[in-house]
Amino acid sequence: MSRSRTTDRNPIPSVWTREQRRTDQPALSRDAIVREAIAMLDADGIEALSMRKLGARLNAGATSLYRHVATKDELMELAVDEVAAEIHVPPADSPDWRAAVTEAAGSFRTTALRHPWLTLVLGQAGLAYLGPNYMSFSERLAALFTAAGFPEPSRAIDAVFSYVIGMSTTEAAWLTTVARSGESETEFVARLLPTAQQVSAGYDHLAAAGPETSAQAADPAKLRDDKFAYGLEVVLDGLALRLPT
Amino acid sequence: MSRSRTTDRNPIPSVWTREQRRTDQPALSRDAIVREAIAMLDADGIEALSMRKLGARLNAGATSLYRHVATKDELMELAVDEVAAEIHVPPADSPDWRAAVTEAAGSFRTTALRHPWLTLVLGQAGLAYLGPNYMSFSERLAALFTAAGFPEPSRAIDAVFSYVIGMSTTEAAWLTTVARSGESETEFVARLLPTAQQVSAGYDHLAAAGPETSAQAADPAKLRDDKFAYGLEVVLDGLALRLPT
DNA sequence: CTGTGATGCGAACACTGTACGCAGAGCGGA
DNA sequence: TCCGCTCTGCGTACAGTGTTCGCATCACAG
Repeated sequence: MSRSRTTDRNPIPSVWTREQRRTDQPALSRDAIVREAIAMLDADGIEALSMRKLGARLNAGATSLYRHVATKDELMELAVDEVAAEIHVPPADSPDWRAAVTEAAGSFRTTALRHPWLTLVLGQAGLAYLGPNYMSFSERLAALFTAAGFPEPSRAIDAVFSYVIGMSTTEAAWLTTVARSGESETEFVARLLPTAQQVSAGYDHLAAAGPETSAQAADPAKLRDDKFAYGLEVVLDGLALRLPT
Repeated sequence: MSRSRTTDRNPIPSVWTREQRRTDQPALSRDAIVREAIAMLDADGIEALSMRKLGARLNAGATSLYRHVATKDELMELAVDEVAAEIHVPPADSPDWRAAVTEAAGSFRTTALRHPWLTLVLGQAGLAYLGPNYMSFSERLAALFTAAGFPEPSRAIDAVFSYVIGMSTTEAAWLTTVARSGESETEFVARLLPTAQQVSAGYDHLAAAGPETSAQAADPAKLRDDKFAYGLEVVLDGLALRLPT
């Protein structure tokens, strides 16, 4: 307190030495926080996101974030809703409802695979996702299925998207473990193949039914695409039977 | 060290005062640890399980557990496999494949709802669940679908169980938030209803398509049962079309 | 009686989410 | 020019986490 200003220990706190508020990252705002959180989640996975690390990336202290976000759970909720905006749902007056639903389902899947933490968070809270983007996603789905002529659109939506969520969750988990290995998916599959064959050797039907032949393992991404498309066709066929002629 | 034994400070460590190893909980074993972990997970949810609390419930220190289990993740893996034994899959020679698959799907669902943390853990790791019970579950599924005559049983299994997993995940998340409220599901729904109607009022098709009418909200558990059954029928219908006649 | 290997555990480390209270900045009014 | 007043950032602290390490204790083999 009585220390003379000029002999103060370095660094001297002063208006001139104090870092100017960065203009490219003008301030700590809720939007900036959510954006950076999504970037970290995408890059390093869900368990790598901590309030301290997030604060550091924004040139801020950890506790500063709590001025704009009540809690970490709320931050995750905001991140989910932000990402929900990426899901594309065709307009309700699309001529071909099957193509339109296929598009919406595929868009959900690619979004979930682009942000592999999405399904995890969705499975954790379930409710309370009443964010505007998620609501408008649901609304556009309802419009699409209603226009398609389903007498109970919400049941049809639940059927299709339970499938989509289940498949996307499984795929996202798989991609996460692949990413953790540091290898490409093809490399990882190749390294895993002998183990998989060995462990399933003791199970007759698994060995016979398994798709783990080396021929198919060459392009695992395409295999996943086909598998998703196949199941979706199954569900849509079943749904088509319930459409009033 | 040089302290005389009779004047040692209380409590005197002695063979006689030392607690006899409890016979009803004879020792710390891997099985006992997994069993107790499952009990805690079922009772208090996934975030309530910590190694220290688990140790305390077993009259043991937290770090003692690491003699029998390499890591907490491995413990969760063991818990998943233990619980996978509860899933019932009818024998492959069942006369009615639809009834058999419906039984297996329903058994998976009830197991997932009895242990609401199951879907969470499954979505987190995806791979690496090569435990004996989970493998035998998959094997019996493969046997069932093969016997039913599906040319690509693994694709059919993926289609059905992606749906089952997706629906179960959503339901488990819902039940978890209900449980956290301390109310019964019916009470919770009743309290939530005005909010749900208000928020969906701004969305035309959601308001029209939503099942949130007070009449149906009387028995939400039955509503969930019906919804699950409906979607499952849809998937099975679609699958039946692919069965060689 | 003497190792010897398995088992339990207290202390410690590097983290986590978050509550609290202080410091300073910007600003409207006297 | 100064006084409050609100808003924002942050250092400190607390209770809790998973896990490592080294020491003490035990049952049992030689």
